[in-house]
Amino acid sequence: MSDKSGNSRKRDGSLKTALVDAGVELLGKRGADGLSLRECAAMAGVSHAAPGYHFKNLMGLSTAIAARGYRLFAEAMTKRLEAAESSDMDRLAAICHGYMDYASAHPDLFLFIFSGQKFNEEDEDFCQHAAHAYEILRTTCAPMVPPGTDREEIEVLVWSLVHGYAQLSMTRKKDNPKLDHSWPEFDQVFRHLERALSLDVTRD
Amino acid sequence: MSDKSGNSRKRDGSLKTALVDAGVELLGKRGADGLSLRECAAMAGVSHAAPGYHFKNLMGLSTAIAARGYRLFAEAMTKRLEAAESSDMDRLAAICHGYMDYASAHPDLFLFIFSGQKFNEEDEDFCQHAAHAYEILRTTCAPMVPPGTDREEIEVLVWSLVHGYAQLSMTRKKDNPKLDHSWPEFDQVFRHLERALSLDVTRD
DNA sequence: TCCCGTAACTTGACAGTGTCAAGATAGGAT
DNA sequence: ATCCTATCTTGACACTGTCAAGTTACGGGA
Repeated sequence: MSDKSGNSRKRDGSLKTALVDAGVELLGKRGADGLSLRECAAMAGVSHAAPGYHFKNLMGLSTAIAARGYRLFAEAMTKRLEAAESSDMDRLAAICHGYMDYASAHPDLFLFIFSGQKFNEEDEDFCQHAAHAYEILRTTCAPMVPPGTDREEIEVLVWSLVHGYAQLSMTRKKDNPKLDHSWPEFDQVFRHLERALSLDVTRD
Repeated sequence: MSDKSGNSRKRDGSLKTALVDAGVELLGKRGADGLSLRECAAMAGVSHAAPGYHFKNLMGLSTAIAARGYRLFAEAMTKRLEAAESSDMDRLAAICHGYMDYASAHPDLFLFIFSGQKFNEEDEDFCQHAAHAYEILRTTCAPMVPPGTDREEIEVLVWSLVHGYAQLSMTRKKDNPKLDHSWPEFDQVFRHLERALSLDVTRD
């Protein structure tokens, strides 16, 4: 598991991805605050200061991990989007399901990128992947925007609902049993939004 | 600022609250991952291991801070609720505004309690305050639940939307300027939910 | 083929952290 | 006045990120 795979020095930046691999693995094992440059280095079979060369500091590694998180995030939505090529509303539901797919397939990564932790906003990869994820949402929401209202209003409406649901679903498990309660499926919650939006587009 | 206020040993647990004060202050200064038992101890004017006596470990202090976060959270909603004693829908809007009040008045605390960080779920204070906050939401949502549908469905719908909006509003500031865009007010987003819920209660 | 410049690490050090064990002390009860 | 115990202190250890300086191996030019 996560072996060093040879002692040779790589000139192709493969250690960089190996360290991100280790970071993701560590994220799932120790949680979001269990990230450690030294432990990632050990997992990749390099010295303790090797990560400091590729990523300037811990935030650099965190940013690289978050960049991968956003990439997988966008891929999850795209996958569902390609499988559903019918109506606009179905496409909207598709990216929402992609959202949920991602949250349940990579819970640690999901919680990590939305944990409020500071990332390096100058990093190209990070910005590109994050912007791409939002671009998917934006283009899918576009047909649902009724004339006369700002598109941001609908984007934020949809994004808030699905993001809030995903976030709450993830953190709910760790809550006190005393405040536990039955949890509705996303589709049940989504149909309220669906009806509100359907009303919007038909009234013009 | 945060002085030791005397060298005497307290038998009333006042150091405990002083340490939480320091923790909240530190949270606003260094961010959610800048919490430090030793620095809180220094702020309160006690030795580095003093916090370890009152809170077993760092998670103990985090949990105490989160408990205060939930208390202020519930208070913010209650305050708005008391100011608006009219219709059920106005009361629902009131707790949403309380939610937003809290997020903008105590952004660090808000991000902290929903950061996915692990807290001590056995802690009484924490569970009590967290449960109380949710209880406010639950009772305010109750009149909006149409007959024949689970109340959790409406609770989660409302909670997801307002929580998602607040969370995204908070983290938006730190995003890349390239993906920046105009951000709608909460009321604009909320009116879609309002209309969906109004439809629900009137159709029976 | 040799060689050498530089990218890719390693080694070592330092300050800071959480956590535990053991000692000290103050303040209320007797 | 004495003791007892909750409350803190002191000291230690292993761990962390980060920097400076040394080392090594790869690739391209001779």
